[in-house]
Amino acid sequence: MYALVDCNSFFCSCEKVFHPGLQGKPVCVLSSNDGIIVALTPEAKSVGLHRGDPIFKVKDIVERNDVKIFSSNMYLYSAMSKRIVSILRESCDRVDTYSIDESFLDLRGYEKNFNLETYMRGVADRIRLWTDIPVSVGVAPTKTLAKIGSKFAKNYRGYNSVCVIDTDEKRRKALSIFDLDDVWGVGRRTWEKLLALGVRTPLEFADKPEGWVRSHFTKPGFQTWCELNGYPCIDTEEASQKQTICTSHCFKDMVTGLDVLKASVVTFAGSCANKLRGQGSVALCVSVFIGSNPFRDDLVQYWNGGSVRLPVASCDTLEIALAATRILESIYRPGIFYKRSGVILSEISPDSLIQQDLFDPVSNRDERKRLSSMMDDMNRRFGLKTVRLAVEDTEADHWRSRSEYRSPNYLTDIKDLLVVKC
DNA sequence: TCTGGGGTCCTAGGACCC
DNA sequence: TCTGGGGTCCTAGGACCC
Repeated sequence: MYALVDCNSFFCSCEKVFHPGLQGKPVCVLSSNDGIIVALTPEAKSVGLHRGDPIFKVKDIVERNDVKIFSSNMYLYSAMSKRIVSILRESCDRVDTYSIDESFLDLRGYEKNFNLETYMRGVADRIRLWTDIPVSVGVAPTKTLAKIGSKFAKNYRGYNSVCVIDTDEKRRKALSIFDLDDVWGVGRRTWEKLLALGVRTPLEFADKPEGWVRSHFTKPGFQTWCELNGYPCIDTEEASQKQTICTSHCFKDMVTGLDVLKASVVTFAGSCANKLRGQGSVALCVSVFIGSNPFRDDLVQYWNGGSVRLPVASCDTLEIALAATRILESIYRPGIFYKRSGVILSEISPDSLIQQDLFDPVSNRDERKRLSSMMDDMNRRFGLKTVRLAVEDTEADHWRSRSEYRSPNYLTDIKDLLVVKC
């Protein structure tokens, strides 16, 4: 059996931990640049807000219902996520963190000594007590069914946070009333296709014969069908390192000058290099893209990108930033109102497996590597961007993201520790 | 005025090899 | 009349996830 532990409205719940007056109130967390709603509480849903709504379009709903708005603060959320995962690791030997707010627990063997429902309710209670984050748990023979269970646990109070699907009767009942397009692995396209084929519920899909499934779907669809029938086949083993690393943002205001774009691209390159070092990797390929605002059809549209291969795979901020700058210079077109830029690193491999180049133009790689890791240390100790590249500092800051409602970094910055007055 | 930011896996088709 | 039979690698695009 697998358990899926899913944090309820995770980003909103994190904010509510530090703003206790918000219990039972509508709360939304916005995307970067304060663009759209990316997380919202059930109370916010009930006043007519949806995930994906541009916030400027729903301003009147927000004001009328006194909805509390937050800019997203990923440092806060990932710090909270780590605390929850560490509690899970104390409860189970095999924990697979699937996303910032979801983990799978492999419970094989636990049924011998524990009642799984009671056991997982204990885990959920502990997370609530120690972090104040509410979670929903689904327990089932496959991960897809466990996900379905967790949705039931979230939506029906009677489950008391834990829904177990451990008999065929419960499985068929769950599949008969669950929304087809909420099934893990069924996106909009597959949903439309299933409807066109006359399939309306997950149960109808699960009951189709294998030959029918194979003739209409390829591997992903077939796997979902197996999982719905109780045969586990989806592997979510965490990759030890990412295959691509990307940092990109919309700008607060439109940007035209090359020097301002350069500041953004160098900053993003530095962020990518930092993520790269964080997972002990090096990258061979650097890509940069820039684009105008696609929603402004009154302006000239332009989107372009380019890539280069480094002579030797690297995680050096200076080298990656320089490569990114060169690419930017080659794709930049004057007279365009730019709205976003981004840097992507790919062809990533472990730091220990660098293929040397006899004609490497950089002669002091070891020193450069020490320089980068020293920058990381200083920034970790004294705060983000204590040490940075001079190109990142422009007088104009309109390339930065808007973030007007951001909470302090309560969990990661000593200056932002919560003060309680009694 | 204002519309996110990351990722993964799979497949088909092309180009190439013998 | 009949025009082989295996492979590999790469890429773009699609679909999905959070």
